Amino acid sequence: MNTGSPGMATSKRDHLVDTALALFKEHGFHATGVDRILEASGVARMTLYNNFKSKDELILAALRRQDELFRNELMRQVESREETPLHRLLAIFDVISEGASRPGFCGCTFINACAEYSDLESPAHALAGEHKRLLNAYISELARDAGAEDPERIAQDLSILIDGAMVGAQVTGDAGAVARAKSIAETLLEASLGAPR
Amino acid sequence: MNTGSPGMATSKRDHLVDTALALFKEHGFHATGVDRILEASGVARMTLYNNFKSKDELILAALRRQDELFRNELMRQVESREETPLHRLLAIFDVISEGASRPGFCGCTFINACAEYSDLESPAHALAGEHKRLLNAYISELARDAGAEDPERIAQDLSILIDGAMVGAQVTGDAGAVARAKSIAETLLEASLGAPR
DNA sequence: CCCGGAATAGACTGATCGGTCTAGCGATTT
DNA sequence: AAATCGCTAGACCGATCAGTCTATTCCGGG
Repeated sequence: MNTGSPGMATSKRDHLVDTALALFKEHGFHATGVDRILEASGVARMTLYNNFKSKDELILAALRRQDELFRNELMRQVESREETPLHRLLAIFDVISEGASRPGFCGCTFINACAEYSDLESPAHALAGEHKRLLNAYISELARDAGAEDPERIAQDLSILIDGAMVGAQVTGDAGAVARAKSIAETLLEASLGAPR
Repeated sequence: MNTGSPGMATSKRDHLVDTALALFKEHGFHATGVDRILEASGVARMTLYNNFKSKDELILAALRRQDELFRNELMRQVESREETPLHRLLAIFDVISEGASRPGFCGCTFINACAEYSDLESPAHALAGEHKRLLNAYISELARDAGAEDPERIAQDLSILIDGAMVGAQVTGDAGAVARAKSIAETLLEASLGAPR
């Protein structure tokens, strides 16, 4: 029986999602076979198919987990580091830079998902769009709190910088692009809000 | 016998690369089977394996073709549209915007390749790095001709914007991000070189 | 203590994967 | 006319794919 707290999924299910997410990140979605996930998780085949209708459903669950993990951790870090909305906008790049510097960084999981599922209607691609939209909303909120005239425009601009930074770090294996992106963001915010401090 | 002009590869080989490239762009590398390429190209199985040692080699050939096509077309368009280096830097975004607006646009093929081949040592990933490096060199050259103090920094900044723009267009299916990226580029170039025109 | 649900190992399916091999066709060259 | 070449169709290989089924074991609650 499920002994977890109310609303908490079975431990086996969580473990499956975590393992699958790690493998999907490193090797991609098509290249990661069900057998590999089972071997890495040490879970029986039927346990997977009792918890998920198909591999595709497991992929979606893994993407939802990644969205939750990434956004939660980003907001937590950003808010613990800086107090003012303006500095928090810039702190986003510091958090991402540290993530991109960690060994095993494989770029943005959602960008990678769109690479493998190009169809805009594909559930995986749609989920990636939703993730970017939610991240954009967070940035927009910070920009609004910072007194920006057009927080939506700021959010879109910073989103472009973030995506470009993650791709730059992924392709070169060096997080230097994230630092450059932050510098550009400083220029943009300065132009919109006046010099920070 | 090969009746083409000197240095020209067999027509069948070219056709194979073109077909494979189109399929890789749309469906990805792992998801595109050899059978699909053969069916789409109407070429016999052994013709593929007489021209390429393996599917991996065909993938590399397709990526090399894409690098050649993309950079050649970009430079051709940019140079036919604008005369001054500064305006040419900005024209890059117009050309990319048009590409991203075309139906069937699936993002940057090299970013997508890095998504499927995360290992930095992987030939496909390395080729993507080389492509970005060559594009960066072109931008740097334009920036130098435009009289930039630090053309390398400009090139890296514009590269981040380009990558971010392509990802934005890919995820949302809307080329609006490319226009925003151009606007950011204008701001950056203005700050480095003074107002254009 | 015993029952029921969850998890297990592992055989099994049909399809597809990348890649090899063979036999023959058609045109070109000598 | 014979030999050579690129190309063809299609059988075939072992491996792997996602997914199903069965039979067994484990464990917590009544």
